[in-house]
Amino acid sequence: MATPLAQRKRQLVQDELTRAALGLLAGKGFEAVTVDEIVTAAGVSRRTFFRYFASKEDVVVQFLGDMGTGMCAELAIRPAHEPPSVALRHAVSVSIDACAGHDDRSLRVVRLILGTPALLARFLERRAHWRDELAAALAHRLRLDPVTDPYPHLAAGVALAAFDTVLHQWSGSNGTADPAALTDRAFTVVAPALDAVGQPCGPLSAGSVP
Amino acid sequence: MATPLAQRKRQLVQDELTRAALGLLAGKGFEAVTVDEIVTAAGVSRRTFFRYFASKEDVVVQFLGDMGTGMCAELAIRPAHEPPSVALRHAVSVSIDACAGHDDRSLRVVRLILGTPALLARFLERRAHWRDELAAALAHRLRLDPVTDPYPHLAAGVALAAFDTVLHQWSGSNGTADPAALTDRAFTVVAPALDAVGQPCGPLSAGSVP
DNA sequence: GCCATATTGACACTCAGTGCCATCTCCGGC
DNA sequence: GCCGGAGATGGCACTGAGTGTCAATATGGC
Repeated sequence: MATPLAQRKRQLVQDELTRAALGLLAGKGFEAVTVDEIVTAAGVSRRTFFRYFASKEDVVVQFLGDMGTGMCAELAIRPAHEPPSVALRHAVSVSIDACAGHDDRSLRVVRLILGTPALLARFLERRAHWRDELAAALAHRLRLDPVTDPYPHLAAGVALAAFDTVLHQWSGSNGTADPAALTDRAFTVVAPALDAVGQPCGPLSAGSVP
Repeated sequence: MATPLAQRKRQLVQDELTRAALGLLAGKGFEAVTVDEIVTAAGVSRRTFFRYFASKEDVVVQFLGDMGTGMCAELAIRPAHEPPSVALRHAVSVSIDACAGHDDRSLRVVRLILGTPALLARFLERRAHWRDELAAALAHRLRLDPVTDPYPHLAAGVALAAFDTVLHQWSGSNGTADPAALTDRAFTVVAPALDAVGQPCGPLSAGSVP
C-alpha cells in the first residue's frame, strides 16, 4: 500500500466524527446540536470538522454512502437482455439494501433525514444526482440519445419514486417490513411504465416541438 | 374588505423584495448576492426581509407559488370516473402552466433553481410536500387507505417524476418547447403505471411483511 | 384626540462556513 | 542520524445567514 498509515488515521478521524455526530443528532435533533458540540465530543478542532464534511448536513447524508454510484454500477453489470424494469429493480435494490442493511443506526439515520427538513433537502439534492447518473447509464444501456430522448430521465425518476416509497414504508414500519418485498411490490406497479420504451410514441405522438 | 390597506402595503413590500432579489440573483448568481444587497435594492431593512421570507432561498422558491395546492385542487375537481393517469396529468399540467406561463422571468427562475444546488435542495423539499399532499388527495379520490396502501404515495411520486422531466426538458430547450406536448408525452409513458391500481397485487403479491 | 395593534428599523447575538498561517508529524533522501 | 517537503491539524479572524428584543412609528377604531 502506498500511504496506509496516514490514510487510516484520516479514516479514523472521520469515523469518530460520524459516530459522535450521529449519537448527538439522534438524541437531541438536528438543529439543537452545534458543530462545536460534535467536535468536542470527537476530540478534534472545529476547523478539522469542515475539512472532512462540507456542511453539518453532510455528516448525516454522507453516512448513507455513495448509493448513486452503487446503483449505476449494478445497472451496468445487469445482462443486456433484461428489460429495464428488472435491471432498474436490481439497481435500486442495491441502495435499499445499503440503507436497510447496516445495523440499527441506519433506521435512525433514515428517520432523522425524513423528519428534518434541512436534512431532507440535502438528501433529495443528492438523490437528484443519482437520477441523472442513472439516466445516463440507462441511455447508454439502451443506446438512446440522453439529450433528445426523455425516456432515460423519466425512467430513472420513476425508479427513484419507487425507491422513495420503499424507504418511506420501511421507515414507517420501524424497520420491521422486508425491504426486498416492498421493492418487488413497488416495481410491480411501475414496471409497465419502465418497459414502455419506444412503443406508443416514436419521435413524438402529438405536439408542436420542432 | 377587513384590512385592505395594510394588507396591500404588505403585498407591495413583498413584491418589491421579490423583484429586487430576482434581478440581482439572475445577474450575479445565488451565492454571490448577500441579503444586505437585496434589502438595499428594495429599500427596506435587513430584519424586514426575514419577516417576509424564512431564508434567502425562499425568495426564489416562493416565487413559483403554491403549486402543490393548485395541483391538489385540480385533482379534487376532476371527474371521479377519470382514470388516475388522466386526472394526475391535468393536475400536473396546472403546475407546469404555472411555471411556464408567466413571463420570461419564470424561465430564468427555473434555470436558476435547477443550476444552484442550495436552491434545488429547497425546491425538492417543497416538491416532497407536494407529493405527500397529492398522495393524500389521491387516496381520498380512490378510497384507499393512505397508510397501508403504497399506491397513492407511489403514483404521486411517478406523476412528479413526469413533472421533473417536463421541467427539465422545457428548461433545456430555453422555453421553446411546448409544455403541454411535453407533459402529454411524459404521461403517455407513465400512464400504465398510474392506472395499475389493484390489478396485479391485491394485499401483497409475494414477500414476508406481517 | 386617544388607545390597541401591527409594522418597521436598529442593535446584539448565535452559529455555519471559510481563509490564512503557524505548528506538528510522517516519510523519503542524503 | 539528519534534513526538507508534504500533509494534517489547531487557532484565529472574518463574512454572512438567521433570530430575539425593544423602541419608534403608523394604522384603525372609539
